[in-house]
Amino acid sequence: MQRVSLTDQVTAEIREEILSGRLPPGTSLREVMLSEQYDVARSTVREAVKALRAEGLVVHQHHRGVIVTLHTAEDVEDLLQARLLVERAVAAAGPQDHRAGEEALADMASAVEVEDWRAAARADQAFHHALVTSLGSPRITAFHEQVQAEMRLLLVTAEGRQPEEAKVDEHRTLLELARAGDADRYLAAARRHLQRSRPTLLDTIARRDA
Amino acid sequence: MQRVSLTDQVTAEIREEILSGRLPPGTSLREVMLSEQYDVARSTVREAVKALRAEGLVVHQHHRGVIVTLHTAEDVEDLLQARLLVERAVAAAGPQDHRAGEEALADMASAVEVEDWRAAARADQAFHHALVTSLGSPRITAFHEQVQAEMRLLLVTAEGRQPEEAKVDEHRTLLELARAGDADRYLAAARRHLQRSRPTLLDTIARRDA
DNA sequence: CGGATAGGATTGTCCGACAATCAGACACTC
DNA sequence: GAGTGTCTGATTGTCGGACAATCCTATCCG
Repeated sequence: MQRVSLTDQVTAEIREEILSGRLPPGTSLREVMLSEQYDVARSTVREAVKALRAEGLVVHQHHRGVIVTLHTAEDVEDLLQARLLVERAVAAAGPQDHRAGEEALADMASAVEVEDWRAAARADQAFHHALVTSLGSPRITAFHEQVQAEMRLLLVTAEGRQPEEAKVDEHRTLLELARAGDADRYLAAARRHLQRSRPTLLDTIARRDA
Repeated sequence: MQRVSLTDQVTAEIREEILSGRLPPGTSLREVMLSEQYDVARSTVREAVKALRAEGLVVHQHHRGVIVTLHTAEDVEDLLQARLLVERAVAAAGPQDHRAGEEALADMASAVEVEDWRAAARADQAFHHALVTSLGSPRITAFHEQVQAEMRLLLVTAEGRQPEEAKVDEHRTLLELARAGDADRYLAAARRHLQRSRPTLLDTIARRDA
């Protein structure tokens, strides 16, 4: 009862490898290597990798293969702008039912409690994902997921030190403003939220280049 | 000095076939047929088609192949919402240099003059593309392009009758408001602009389903 | 030391093969 | 006649191998 194609499975596995940090940015993905590792044909790997290319997780150069994307400072600015774009829509959406957001927030709080930063980061993304999903637009959701994935890839190198505690409060504020449908203040808070994450993102790049 | 891969060329050709209407929505793209038509191997076609899947121009079903996407009324709503999302960003961007937008507007006017509706539609898209590009965000631009492509696919079936004349004025208004950096009024005008295109989009779907 | 060059590694594309799966035709039952 | 099961042909999914094009690296030569 295998409902998904092998290619899609391999795509998911490689994506997971990348986003978990086992294949850090800059790693070159050689086709034969992957095909042996997952025990599939090279053509299957090629198709799988092509999907990741569309997601921005790997970059491709003719006759040189693909490497896990090495994001630049410009990419960070672009990603932040894209995130802001989506937040603007969330702000404009008016009051909504944000139960999923609440749950994510609770998860985040308890993860911080036990200092599980990885789980906290996951809850962080789940939180924003929930707010965006409540817009009910598949395409916007997909776009946001893609941006989130790229950011996750960026942060995966800088594991460990995370002042995630402060973020819990920020998120609670966001949630309350969203629930109240206070567009202006929500947007302002979201903007601050993004601004605050910028140094961390830029820092990981600087650190990596050294 | 062939700088682009065969696969990418084929991708572009098929995309063009779809967006020009020669492969209308619902057409099933069989791999052998395409590989003979373009005189390439089946594997090359597969990779090419996979890229179009990521763009939303074709949908894929396991063991049933791909067909040119048949958009639904929900898709229309989603696309409009996505467009609005981008327009919000354009509105918030403040005054910009919109030379490319002006050119597109001029092209559009002269196309309407000689009643070349196809060229007018192209200029229409070029106009919006110019405004979005001025944001300087590659990811937002790419997102917008994708949405535009899907809309173009939607409209390609309903060729001919186009009250594009009225749109020239609308676009001129948009351009002036954008140049002035009048966020609120720009957004309102853009919203009206999108609302006005909705019936046409929905109509093509209704007409096609009959 | 710098530049040409040769070798090996990797990708891009092609081909042919076969199992898995699907759509439609057909026969069968009630 | 409606519904159901089965068969068959067509198409996709995956495989493995093949070869040219291209890139990278290290060696050699001036």
